[in-house]
Amino acid sequence: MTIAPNAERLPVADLGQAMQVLRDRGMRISTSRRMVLEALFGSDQPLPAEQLARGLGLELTSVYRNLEVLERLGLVRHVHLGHSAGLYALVARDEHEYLYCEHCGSVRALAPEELDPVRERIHELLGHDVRFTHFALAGTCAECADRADRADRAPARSAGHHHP
Amino acid sequence: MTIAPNAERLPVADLGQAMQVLRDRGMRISTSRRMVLEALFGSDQPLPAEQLARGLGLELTSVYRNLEVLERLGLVRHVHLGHSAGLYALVARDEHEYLYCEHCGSVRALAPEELDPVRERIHELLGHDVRFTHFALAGTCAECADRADRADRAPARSAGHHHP
DNA sequence: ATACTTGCAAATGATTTGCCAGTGT
DNA sequence: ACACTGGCAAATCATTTGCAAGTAT
Repeated sequence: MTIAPNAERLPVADLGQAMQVLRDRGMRISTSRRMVLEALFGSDQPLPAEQLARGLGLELTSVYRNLEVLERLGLVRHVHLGHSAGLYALVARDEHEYLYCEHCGSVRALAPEELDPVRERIHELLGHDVRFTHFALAGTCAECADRADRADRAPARSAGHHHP
Repeated sequence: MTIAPNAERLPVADLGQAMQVLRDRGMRISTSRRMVLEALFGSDQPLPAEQLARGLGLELTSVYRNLEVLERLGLVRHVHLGHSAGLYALVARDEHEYLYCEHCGSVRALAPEELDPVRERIHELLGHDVRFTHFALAGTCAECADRADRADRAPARSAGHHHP
């Protein structure tokens, strides 16, 4: 229940440092665990557990268990785009927040500062500290909004649906 | 794949109007469907399907199927607070967006306008139209932020974790 | 030697699907 | 009558758990 004791903002820039964190916390460095870590250090985007398991030839269960440990130590995190499976990444490699378009499925990664003004606005309006790191911001991207707009003002083809 | 054809912003203030929408769309008004609708009109907060089923003595499957129909017609919507089950409500009765505290689980309902400035900010910064209606905004409420703050500056009890 | 880890099977929770009998319109 | 619905069992998807056997330290 205690919230991630330490390791929160340590750099952990490479595999060696990650393994050191593991040792310090008394966790072992098994082959599968190292493989998961290497795969994450080798990817520039968050990956689903299933893809890690398939790609590394590991049992899915084991991947989940390792990700859980790494997440508990603050080395790994995961995001959800809509309802789909969690996507896992190294905290050190992916501090992005995501914009997800519910219409076309497009995903846009944002540097954390990009949403700072938004977070501040919410904090001053409501007193809450929000995080967009666990669930992506969902909505409609500019392109889809345009498309909908165009379709809307086009001559109604089927049963009419007009703005009043 | 087409997005909710019409009924999007009709009032639908009572059971009668909801039933009319169903008729207009060629859907039947079975006993279970009416019961689900009545239960939703009778509640001032979003409910999980399971609670509807239990409360009405209906098969869970049937409740889900009815909610799906009602949602497709734009009469009902659902929200998720974190990972938990969807909470269903009449669009006409609940246009709130939610703030969810991941630490204490508290939920705060917001009138849609309360987040309008936030939505505008995001739109001008990033061009996206975001909705906070499907996934609640997650983060830390003012109380929990305070508590964490206090604990943080209190004399470290166990293994020390200090700000650098 | 002693935990921590794995593999594999089985359980979980939320939601969906198949299928056939039942019923609104 | 006919298409839409309900009941019930079984499937799905992502993730977790139990337990015996394996292995890092």
